[in-house]
Amino acid sequence: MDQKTTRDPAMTDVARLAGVSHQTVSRVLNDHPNVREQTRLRVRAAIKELGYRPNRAARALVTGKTQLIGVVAQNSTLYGPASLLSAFEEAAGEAGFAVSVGRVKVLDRESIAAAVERHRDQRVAGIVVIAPNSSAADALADVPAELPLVTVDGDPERATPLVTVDQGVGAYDATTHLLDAGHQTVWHVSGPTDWFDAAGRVQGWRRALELHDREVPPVMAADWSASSGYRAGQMLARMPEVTAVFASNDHLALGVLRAMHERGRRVPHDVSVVGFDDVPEAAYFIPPLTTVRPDFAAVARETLGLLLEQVSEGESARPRRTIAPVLVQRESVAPPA
Amino acid sequence: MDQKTTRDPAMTDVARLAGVSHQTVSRVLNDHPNVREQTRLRVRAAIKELGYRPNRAARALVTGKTQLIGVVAQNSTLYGPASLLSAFEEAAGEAGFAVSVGRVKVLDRESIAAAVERHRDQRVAGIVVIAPNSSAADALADVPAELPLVTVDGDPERATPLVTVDQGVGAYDATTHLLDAGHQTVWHVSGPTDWFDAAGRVQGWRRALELHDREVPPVMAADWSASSGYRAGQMLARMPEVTAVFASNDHLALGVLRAMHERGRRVPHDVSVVGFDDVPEAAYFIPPLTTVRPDFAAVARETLGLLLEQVSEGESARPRRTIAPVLVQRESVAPPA
DNA sequence: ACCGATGATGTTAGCGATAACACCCGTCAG
DNA sequence: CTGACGGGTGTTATCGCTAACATCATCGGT
Repeated sequence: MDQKTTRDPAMTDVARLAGVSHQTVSRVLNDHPNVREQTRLRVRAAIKELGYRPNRAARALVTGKTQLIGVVAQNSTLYGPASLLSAFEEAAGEAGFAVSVGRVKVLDRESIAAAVERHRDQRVAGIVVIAPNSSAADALADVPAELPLVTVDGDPERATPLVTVDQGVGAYDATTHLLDAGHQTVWHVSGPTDWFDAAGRVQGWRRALELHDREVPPVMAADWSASSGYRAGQMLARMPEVTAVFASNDHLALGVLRAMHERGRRVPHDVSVVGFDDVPEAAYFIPPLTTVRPDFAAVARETLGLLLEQVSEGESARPRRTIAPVLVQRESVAPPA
Repeated sequence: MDQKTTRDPAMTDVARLAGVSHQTVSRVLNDHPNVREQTRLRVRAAIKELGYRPNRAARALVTGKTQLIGVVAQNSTLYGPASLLSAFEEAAGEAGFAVSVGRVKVLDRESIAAAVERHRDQRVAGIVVIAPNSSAADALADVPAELPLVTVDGDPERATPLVTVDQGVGAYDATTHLLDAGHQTVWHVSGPTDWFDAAGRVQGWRRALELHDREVPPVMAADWSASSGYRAGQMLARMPEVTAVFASNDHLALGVLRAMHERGRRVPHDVSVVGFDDVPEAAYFIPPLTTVRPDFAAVARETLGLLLEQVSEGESARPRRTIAPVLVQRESVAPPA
């Protein structure tokens, strides 16, 4: 009578319709071998007819496991983290896992610990933490060892399973590309120094210069914003000896481009610039930006793989994966004047 | 003995330690009134001592409700949707809800229906669909009426509860701002025509021109990319009568800026440009971009509010909320030469 | 001093699945 | 012919919680 009150069909309803016990329905659902083919078909038909959908809460209650993965990420729209998250959600979805995202305003120990706790409340099967700076990495010490955990963009020195873009290689390639174009040396506008990504890029840049026996100019420290890139660019633009700049991300590069433009220094004629990230609009900067493209989808896949290994096997043998980025050449690099 | 096997404490463990029944523990947890203060404190102490955390699966099983909200969003890093999502996750987290994100590669009916089904499998309390174009909006017809649903950036003509930025007002303000600067008329580079956001902005732009009795130039249709903005810009740059352009988002505007630059048309001296979104780097375009800033956090809050109203009260009285954006003036607008 | 109302607590019965075990029935080796 | 074996199925217990009802003391009103 009352349509609203009729509850969703449960396993016993399917069993009754198919003329079997609910346990047999459960067996069909979980692909147990010992079910006669004919029975299996009958149960499948009943499931379909009733529009039955298994109750995950009930399953989770008895098995003690969920199909949920928790992700802790900063509440920012920085291109890198956002791309990573999006790619991870897609990968996890395809593998049949739901992803619960816990956003954190600042990457301090307390906030991250709280987000991790919320995920544990939900009894997630595992956790992914996008922990790009040291305070975030420190917070991971609080995570209990029995909870499967993978860190992305985290501390390379730490023992936790980690997936990350190979910042060093990307920065090395970018710098070498500028040297190959004929520049004496390359200046660097760095991201925040407590970010591992930024630190890795600084190292790759320095290694490239040292390997080619070039002078290593002082690092221009900035945050990730176009605004700070602009400020760094204003200083660089005033120094005539600066002919090549490697910026730690594309938005910093954008700020540098604007500073150069305002100062009348043409890019790439007077100064060459390389960025990092390959944001979609980088090809439409003035001029189109040569940059380094990380493969976020690959990072996401590896992250999921590493996590699922831990979920099923306990411990993983190779707890570290690095994804090499690719240099994308556009029009912001030229030989020095 | 075996530490690994010791299971998490359950309600009965807390009850035993506190010397009460498990039901009393449940009452304390759910803030039922009829519990003596002293008992309450004793239970709280026991909870803390054991590190007890309620099992959500068990609760969901008996109540038939979860504290999970499903979000369906496209797998893109477009600034608007990404900001919205991030803001929503934060708002929901603060309200004690977990957010499960289902990413969809393309916004067609089938993909969205599948994503909604996955969320229903999880027995989410409600669903938010970021449905910015008509195919996405069509897919919502498949969502069963009893499932609380809020659409964001969806079809204004449809009856589903909807929260959206007031595109019309934003576009109207942008256009009027250009007219007020002295321009005869304003050209428009539009986003994809099947997106409601884009359509709303076209309408606002047209309304402003008509209200001021100006000629309405043909719409330059594009997608959201800097690349397509560049192509549209190349055409506009060739027409000397074009002195003011309103682009449907900041990346389109970026493409327009580059096209103008290449053609030797100075912004804002020869041509004024206004964008939409206020992406963080817009202040560092060449020149800094005047644009329209939507309040994504407000959209997120309203969305959550509308959804929770439906969850608790069944139906909502005011199923439509619109958030007015704000014009941000920078340096890309000037009187015509 | 008795009664019903009220507050504080305990007891019992599920929610919907899986796990463990029991059972029935053929088949096949001895 | 019999008993061990194993495939196919059913029965029962259980996960951790909340809902509903039961119980018992306390208390104010007549």
